[in-house]
Amino acid sequence: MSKNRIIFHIDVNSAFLSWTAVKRLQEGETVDIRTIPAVIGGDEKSRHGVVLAKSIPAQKFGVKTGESLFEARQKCPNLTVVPSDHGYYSEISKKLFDMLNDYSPVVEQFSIDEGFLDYTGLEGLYGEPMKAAFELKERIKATFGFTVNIGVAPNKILAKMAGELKKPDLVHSLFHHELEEKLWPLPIRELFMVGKSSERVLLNHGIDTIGKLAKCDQELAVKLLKSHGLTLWKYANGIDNSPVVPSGNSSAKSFSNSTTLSQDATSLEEANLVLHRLAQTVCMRMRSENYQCSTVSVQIKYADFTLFSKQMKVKVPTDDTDYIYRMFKDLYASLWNGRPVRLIGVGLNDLTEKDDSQMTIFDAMAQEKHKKLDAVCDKIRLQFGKGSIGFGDQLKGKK
DNA sequence: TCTGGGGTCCTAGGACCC
DNA sequence: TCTGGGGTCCTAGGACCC
Repeated sequence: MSKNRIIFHIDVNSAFLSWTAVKRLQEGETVDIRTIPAVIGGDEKSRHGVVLAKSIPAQKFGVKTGESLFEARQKCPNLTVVPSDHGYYSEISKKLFDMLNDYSPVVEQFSIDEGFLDYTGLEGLYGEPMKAAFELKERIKATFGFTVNIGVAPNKILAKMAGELKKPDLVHSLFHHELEEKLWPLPIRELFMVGKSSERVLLNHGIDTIGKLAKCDQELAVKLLKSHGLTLWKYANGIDNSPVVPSGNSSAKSFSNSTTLSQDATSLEEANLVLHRLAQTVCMRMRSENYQCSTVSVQIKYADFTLFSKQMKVKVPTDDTDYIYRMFKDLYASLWNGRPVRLIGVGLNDLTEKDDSQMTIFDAMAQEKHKKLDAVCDKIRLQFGKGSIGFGDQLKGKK
C-alpha cells in the first residue's frame, strides 16, 4: 500500500430527502422540501412511522433520523412528511456510483448514499486533491441536482470524519496536522463508531471529547471497551490503514428480511404466512447473488419491543426456499412465547458461493426437486414483480 | 397513529473433545 | 476423588453503522 494516500469520502447531504426533492421538482412541484422543515417518513398507519431523513430546517428543530414521526412533530409542529421512494433511491444511487467509478477505478460503496474513492495517483489526471474534490462536488450538483459533502484525507476514517464536519455542499480536508484543530475538540459521540453505550462508558471516565480519547493511554481505552476501545483509540488518533475495497471485490456475509406487522401477530398461522413471504424474498435475493447459507435465523420483536432470536446450523449449505421456510417455521415455533408479536425477521448466514460445497447424493436429490421450482418462481418475480407469484397459503385474503 | 429495515462485527457461555 | 485447561463450535444477544 502506498505510504501517502489520498482518500475521498463522498456523502450525499440528507440523501433520501434530497433525492425526493429533486424528483418532485422535476415533476413540477414548486416547493423544494430541502428549504422547509420536512422529513422523509414511513407510513404511520402500518406502524412504520419513523424519520428516514430530515431537511436542514427540520434539523434546526432538533428532529433526528430514526425517531418516531410522533416525536418529530412534537419538536416541529409544521413538519412536512413525505413518503419514501426506495426504487428511485436505488436508481439515482447507481447513477452516482457510475459517475464515481468513471472518475476512479478504486471506489468503495459504503451505503446507498456514501462511498470512498482512492485518489492516490490521480493528481496527474485531475490535479491537486482539494481542487479536484471541489470540482467533483460541483459536477455531481450540476449533473444530478443534489449536493454532497466530500472529505479529503490520508485514510478512510479521517475522510469520513472530514465529510461529517460542516454540511451541506462542502469539501473539507482532515490531515494529521489538522487533527488538533478540527477533530479533537468534537464531542466524543461524533467519532465514528461511538454510539450510545460507548459514549456512556467514556463519559463516565471523563473522556468527553475525541481529543481526550486520543490522548488517553491506549491501555485505558482497551480496559474500558475491549477491542472496540482499541479501534476507537486509533480512530481518535487518525490511524487507519484499511484499503478502499472496490465494490464487487467483497462478498456478502448475510441476507436478512424483516417486517413490522401492521397488527401484532397472535397465532402461529399468522406468523407462518409472514415467514413464508420473508423466506421467498430473502432466498431469492441470496440466489440472485449465487450464495448458499449454512445458518438460518428467526427474530421476534414483541409488542413491548423486546427482541429475541434463534438460529440453527444446517448440515448442508442450501438455497432452497421450501426447506428454509420449514426451518424458519420450526425456529419460530420454538422461540415464540405466545405473546403478541410486532416484528418478524429472518436471516441467512454463513454464506458460501454456490456449488463449492460437497453434498451427499441424497441431499442433492432432495434439493434438486425444489431447484427447478425456485428458478421458475424467481424468473416470474423478476419479470412481473414480487407479488406476482406466491404459495397457496398466501392467497387467503388477497383480492 | 410513538418507536423501520438491512447490514457487520464482537462477546460470553455452554457443549464437547483431547 | 478436590473439580486442569486449552481449543473449537454453536448460540444468543448486543453495539454500531447508514
